[in-house]
Amino acid sequence: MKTENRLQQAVAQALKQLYGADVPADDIQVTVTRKDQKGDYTVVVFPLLKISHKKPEETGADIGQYLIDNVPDVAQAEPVKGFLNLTLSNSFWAGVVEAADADDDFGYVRPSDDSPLVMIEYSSPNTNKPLHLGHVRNNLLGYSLSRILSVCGNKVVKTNIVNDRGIHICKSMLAWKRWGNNATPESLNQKGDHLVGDYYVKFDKEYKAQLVELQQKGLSEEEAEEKSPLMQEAREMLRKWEAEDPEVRDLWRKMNEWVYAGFDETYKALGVDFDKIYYESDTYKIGKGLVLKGLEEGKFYRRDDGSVWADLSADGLDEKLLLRKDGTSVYMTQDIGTARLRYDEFPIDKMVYVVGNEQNYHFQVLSILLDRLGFKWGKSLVHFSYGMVELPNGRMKSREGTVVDADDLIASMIDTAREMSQSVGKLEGLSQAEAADVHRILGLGALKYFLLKVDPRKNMTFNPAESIDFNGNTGPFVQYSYARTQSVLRKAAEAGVSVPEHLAPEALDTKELEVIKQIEQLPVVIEQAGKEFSPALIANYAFETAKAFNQFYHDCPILREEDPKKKANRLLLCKVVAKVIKNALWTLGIEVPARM
RNA sequence: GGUUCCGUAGCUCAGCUGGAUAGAGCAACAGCCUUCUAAGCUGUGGGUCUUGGGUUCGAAUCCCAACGGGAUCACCA
Repeated sequence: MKTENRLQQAVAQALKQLYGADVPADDIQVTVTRKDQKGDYTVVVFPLLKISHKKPEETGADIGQYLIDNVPDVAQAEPVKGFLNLTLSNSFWAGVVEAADADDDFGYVRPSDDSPLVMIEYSSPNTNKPLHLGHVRNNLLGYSLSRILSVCGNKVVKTNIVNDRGIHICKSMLAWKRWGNNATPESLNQKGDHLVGDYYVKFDKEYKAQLVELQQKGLSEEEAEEKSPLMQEAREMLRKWEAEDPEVRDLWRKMNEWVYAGFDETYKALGVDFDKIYYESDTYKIGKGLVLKGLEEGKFYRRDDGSVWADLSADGLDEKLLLRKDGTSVYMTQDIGTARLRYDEFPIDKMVYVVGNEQNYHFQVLSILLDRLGFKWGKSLVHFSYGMVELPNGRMKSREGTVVDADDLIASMIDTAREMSQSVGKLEGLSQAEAADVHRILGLGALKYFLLKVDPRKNMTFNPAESIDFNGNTGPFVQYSYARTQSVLRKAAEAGVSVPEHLAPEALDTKELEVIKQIEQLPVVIEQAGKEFSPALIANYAFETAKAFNQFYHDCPILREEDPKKKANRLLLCKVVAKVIKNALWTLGIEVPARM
């Protein structure tokens, strides 16, 4: 049990013994003591004055004495104003370290057979353009969340719904047919997603030019959009696609394959993966049946023009279109269909959608609709909503050409890591392949940490210059701390010094205790991160731990320590800190280098 | 206009289930490498927590209002 909870219970007992009051243990406020105060844990006694009918200090002293007498781990208790600062015994702290050392899964709660099943949808790209910075944030958040939930006692299924149909794909296809000259990824030596994306841009450019031309001839903007031959041709292509025209379908399949090959490379580079991929072309028709069934059951209604709507005014929302007057599906209908398909395949207890905050309204509606249609998890679905990624010079927009391409970004992060690493020159002696792997780990660590450390809800500024600064609150700083632990352990092994299994409590002093207190928090932080869906919480914890270790490293010699007990203690601490950093970063999808 | 998210140091952000003197990093300045990785460590300066009310022993945190910013309110996805 967590230390905090144990102390809560002990205080509850104290209140019963001392004042005859029954207070639920959960209501007792116990927190980690502030850094500037003496003590490890603090009981807030202000709320207890009503029970004790005594002054704050006296109440604190009463409870403190009780805890010292009855809880072996409590060594000291010092009331300060309305706070009771508790100091725990060294042997207690030694136990914390030994328990962490003995457990490779320290901090984790692995799922069991009866754990709830969480499905988490993320990435969800369109097949008409390569992944960009916004997708990177999505992918990293989604993947990290899946890992966090999986070590908080959940079975997790990662899923991706690929938007592989619609007018936008037709635009790329049309442009390729017109101006492509049978180019292939091989012939151009280009990633397939970039190739297809280029033709999408090409279409847009030609289309815009056409609009200008038509408007000069006196058409209004809307008329021009309607009359544009290019757009008409694209729409015709979509109609053919829907009618399963073999030629259009063949081209569609071919170009999508190029895109998927490209995406796979990007996903691999980012280190993310999926358990199950759905394609909208497979699911978009399923929702229609569900909506029609709902219509029969009176859950939805049909308008005079034949379109089908849901009335959500009872839930404080508007009316929402579900089927167009020509009977075709809209986005919402497809999401309902996808939900059906998934639910048939997996016994989902909870569904998490990692999608940008521009779709908050959509998911509010989806939740209500799924609930109406009888999905168990509909009401409690989680839209893990995240804000936009901006650039220092303003919002990123693909049509303004300031979009940051995911592949370029990854490559430049790794390049920068290499340059910085080479200028420091610590990797001499490693083979080229080994060094390259370290550069990859560092470059991606920098990127991932930078994007994960901030509250997902907030719009954030991606500052390329700052992200590649390896100082401060960054991934490489945390990784550096890990590399230092490995260096110490390596040197110890070379010198034939073994890491002990037990700590000597009597040889612990404040410096060691600070590090141990940090170690103790890992399970607490991970549990909290699982509850709040917050990778940022773990990132910031990892940074705090790294900082604590660096300070310790600086102040206290480990291998050069003369006192054998202290030396042994510190060596074991070093080993456990390494595990803590590694386990924390793992939940963020960040790797650790043995040296850097 | 309706709904919703955000507003904390010059910059980027923690802290938000109410608790002690509001914290980091960057940037600036001053120190520390014959010693386990200086990609580090130490110190200094920097704040009416957007504003105004309310709730109470206590508010950056909860409630209300205003101001400022983002998103959304499509027979797009």
